[in-house]
Amino acid sequence: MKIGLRHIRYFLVLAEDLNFRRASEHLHISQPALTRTIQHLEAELQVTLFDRSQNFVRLTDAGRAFREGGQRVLNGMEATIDLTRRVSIGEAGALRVGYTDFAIADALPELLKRFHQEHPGITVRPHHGVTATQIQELKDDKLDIGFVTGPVRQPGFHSRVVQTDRPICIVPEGHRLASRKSVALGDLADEDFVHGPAEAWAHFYDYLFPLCRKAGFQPRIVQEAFNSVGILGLVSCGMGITILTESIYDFGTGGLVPLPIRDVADVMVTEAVWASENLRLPTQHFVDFLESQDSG
Amino acid sequence: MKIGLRHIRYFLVLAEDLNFRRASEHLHISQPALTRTIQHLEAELQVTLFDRSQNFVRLTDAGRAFREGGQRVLNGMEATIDLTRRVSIGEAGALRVGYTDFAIADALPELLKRFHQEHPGITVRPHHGVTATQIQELKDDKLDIGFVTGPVRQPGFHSRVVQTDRPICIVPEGHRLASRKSVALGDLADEDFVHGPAEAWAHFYDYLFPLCRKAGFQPRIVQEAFNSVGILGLVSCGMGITILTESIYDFGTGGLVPLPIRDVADVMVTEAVWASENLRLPTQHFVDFLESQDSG
DNA sequence: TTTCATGATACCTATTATGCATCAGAAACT
DNA sequence: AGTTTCTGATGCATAATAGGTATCATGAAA
Repeated sequence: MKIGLRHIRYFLVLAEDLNFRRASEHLHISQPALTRTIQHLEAELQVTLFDRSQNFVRLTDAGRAFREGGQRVLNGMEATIDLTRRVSIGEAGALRVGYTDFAIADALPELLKRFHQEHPGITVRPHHGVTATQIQELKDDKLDIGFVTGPVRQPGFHSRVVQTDRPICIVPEGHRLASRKSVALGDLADEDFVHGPAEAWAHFYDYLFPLCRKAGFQPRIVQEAFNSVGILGLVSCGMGITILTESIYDFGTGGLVPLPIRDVADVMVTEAVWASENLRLPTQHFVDFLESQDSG
Repeated sequence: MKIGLRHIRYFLVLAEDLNFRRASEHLHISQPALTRTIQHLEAELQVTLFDRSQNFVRLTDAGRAFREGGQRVLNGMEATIDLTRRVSIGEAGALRVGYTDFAIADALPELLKRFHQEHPGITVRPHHGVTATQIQELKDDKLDIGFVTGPVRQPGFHSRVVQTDRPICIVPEGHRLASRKSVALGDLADEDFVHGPAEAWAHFYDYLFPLCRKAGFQPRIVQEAFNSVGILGLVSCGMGITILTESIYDFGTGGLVPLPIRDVADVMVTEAVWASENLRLPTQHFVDFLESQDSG
């Protein structure tokens, strides 16, 4: 015979009542059934859990230890059943979200915050990754939703624009262009450029460099930084100028001058991407949530 | 039907093998029995735990949640059974130990340390209390072992001397007696005395004052401190002198002069006390341990 | 003493779990 | 194409387990 949850349930009620008859009534079984269940439990444990006499029933030290542990086991069982049910209807679970430097700088934080308010049981697990990596991870089912630099046209995937970024030119205070209201791309032909992190920002430069070429020049890169803070730092100490997006510039401040680029109409879009079939429930909820963000 | 540990065990093996036939072999049951147990489990949960097809079996998200929780429940059950068995044979459990200021100052710490080495599964729960309180708590089964100021001759209790203390006179540096090698009790008749915490040290003064009376004087108390550190502090700033035990004096140092009292033969004993019947197993182990400390 | 309450036991029934034989569908091999 | 060989599911009979009723033994209270 094996110990089951039934034994624990009966034991705990008896440990509470310390009276076989009353406990058996609370359990809606007969008193002999309870007596035997406890006997079987004690036999299986090879431990006496109750001191019995005709006058009183009381827990032994071992019985007290079993009561604590048994209560924990029962609570754990209940919690597990509840969680499992909630996961099965999508009220709980994990959502694996990929993001780029650009997504995390603007749309994503607010989006995830609102999603969490609507679905507090769903844990968001963020994974940093460039666009190409995220697309691959979506295909490998390592990711549920990607936030990537678009536009994305992958067969088997849906996408939705969540953020548009305009390029902006950043120069240090005192720079020859610092007093301008705006610049044209061609004005920057002879400048030294500080470059963003090469791999992570590949998509951004895929967007930017063709624009420069159209304006008749190839940016002269003199420094490469590891992240956006690094770029702005290098610019502010006069190593050069840079072009990045408004949302990323919002993070930095001191000693820098932002200049709109008036002759660039193209925007860089960040899109949410997800598989078009067999969505996990948390993913479906996130997609529904994204769709609902139009009206809201 | 109710979910039992059997369902969890079967589920976990299947979740490992992801193959009904192999899992059923590992469980030493037939494949149909496993199939139906999982069906019952899913029916009871109202949750699909496995995606089945003829080609593959794999966990759903809910199944993964149930696997984690179920594993925890099973581990908890195993740990509980083990702990209960260990408690029942006295390998684990709690020992409620009472102690006085005098016991904690000398014999007790080393004793408990050695006991813990021999019985690492037994948690010692210390309770501070004066002798009278401890005796009452022993009678009320609120304490397993008391360390009290003796001698104790309580019917229904056994005791054993664990520590003997000689009284010692403490005077501040520069005191008229400070240059002596030792004093007689009678030399202190005209001194001002700093008194220990009245209630906690009642037994000590029950031992000390009769000795003074025999020496022909009644100590003149000018200050009462809350604990031994307070006593020594008051003495060192010249409020008076005091008499306490060597072990307690060992705690303090600066600015004080200890003087043996040469004409006092009586010692103050600290004893371990325990009920003589119906000992809990941890208590029995401690008593056996105490007895073994002779030879060691 | 009698009465009442306790927990334990005997015996039978109901429920549940299991094994065996078999089915149905898909893949792999001939 | 046909056959074999996996897969998991199902029907039915059996075994194991849990439960109910009646009753006993013992100690406390009336």
